[in-house]
Amino acid sequence: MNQKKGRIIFHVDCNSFFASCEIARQPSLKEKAVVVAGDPKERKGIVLAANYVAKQRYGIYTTMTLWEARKKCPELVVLSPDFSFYRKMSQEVFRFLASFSSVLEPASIDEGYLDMTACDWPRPPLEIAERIQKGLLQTLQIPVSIGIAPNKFLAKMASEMKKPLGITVLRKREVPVRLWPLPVQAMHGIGARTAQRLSQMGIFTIGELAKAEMPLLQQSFGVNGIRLKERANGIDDRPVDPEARTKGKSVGNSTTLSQDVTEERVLCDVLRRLAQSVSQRMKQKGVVSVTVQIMVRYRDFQTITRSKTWERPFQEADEIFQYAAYLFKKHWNGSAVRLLGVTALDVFDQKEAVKQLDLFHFEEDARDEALLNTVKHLQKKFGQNIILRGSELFHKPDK
DNA sequence: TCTGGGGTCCTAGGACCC
DNA sequence: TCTGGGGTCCTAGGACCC
Repeated sequence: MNQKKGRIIFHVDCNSFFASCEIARQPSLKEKAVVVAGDPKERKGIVLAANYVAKQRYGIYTTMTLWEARKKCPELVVLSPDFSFYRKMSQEVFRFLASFSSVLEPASIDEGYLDMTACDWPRPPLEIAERIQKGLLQTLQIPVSIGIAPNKFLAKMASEMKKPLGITVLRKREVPVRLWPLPVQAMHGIGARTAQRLSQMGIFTIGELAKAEMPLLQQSFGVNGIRLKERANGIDDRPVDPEARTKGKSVGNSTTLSQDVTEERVLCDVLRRLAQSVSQRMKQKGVVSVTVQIMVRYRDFQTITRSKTWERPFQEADEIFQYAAYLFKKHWNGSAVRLLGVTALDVFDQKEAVKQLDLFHFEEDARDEALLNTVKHLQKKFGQNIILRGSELFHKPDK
């Protein structure tokens, strides 16, 4: 019997990551209630991350308005977000994880998957997980929860089960007991919208989803329906792909303005700033792109995105700004703007771009050559009245 | 005192080509 | 003189996640 060997997948999830980063560089905050939040004067006053003192003692949670959070805890420590610092800390976390398995897939700034199947560590997985957890806490002061399971989905569900500083093993045979009683919203991949649509179909728990009729699910949710049912049954064949993130798909920045703005000049200045920041991050990553996308959110929260693909790869702030401003002027309806965003979509490696650029030039040359041949051919046929001006053909009539 | 900022993935329609 | 079918690229938007 040639049975496929089960995999051992870890999902490592940093607890309250932004808040933990701040406490790592300012340990005196550890026992206090701490949140990272935007400036309410600039209409960004919502909680981005709360440490466990804030969460457990005061019932503060992510996305709560700062105003509400302060009502629950007047002595709350409020810090402004420092995204570049969090990105640096994230790199440190992944560098540490990489020493345990080369099959490592960062899934976001603060979580990642490790495939431990091929690792010949002399210790059982649970002990390795403990070493990872202790190591990250000691060297970086970052608390993590770890899920251990035979696939990514179950590992993710497992890491959610005990926070902070939890380690949870979830075996496939435990799915009926440990997952099926949970409401569908608890499932990774099901949000408010899908949960509502499922409830209209009479499906409220993961167990009900696991046993739901396939044609019904497929009809309502397409391929996603099939996937959801598989996941509910603990099935997930996705590999841990170390490349998945390095070929990062887009680089963008957006900002909510302090107040709604109608002046084109001011909005263009914002676009310029965003373009600069996107360009800087693209250079850090060593990537280029051919597609710019802008996002405009109006006062009433209606949000549009507009994008355009250009011929040549770009990376410079000036080019990005030009493209963004072009899109903005073309599509802005003139009413008050709340948020602006600029994103380089489908980024790819700079080295690839050189190749593409060569190809571009080659094609341009080839085009010219073909054109010249055509001209010669036509001249042979119609005489010298056929002329080439720029890249266009003209027929000069006889006088 | 409404609703941040960073993303990914999927769908669907239209253009365009063969 | 009435129009198929498949493939790919581009664009816009929705759902979801942290």
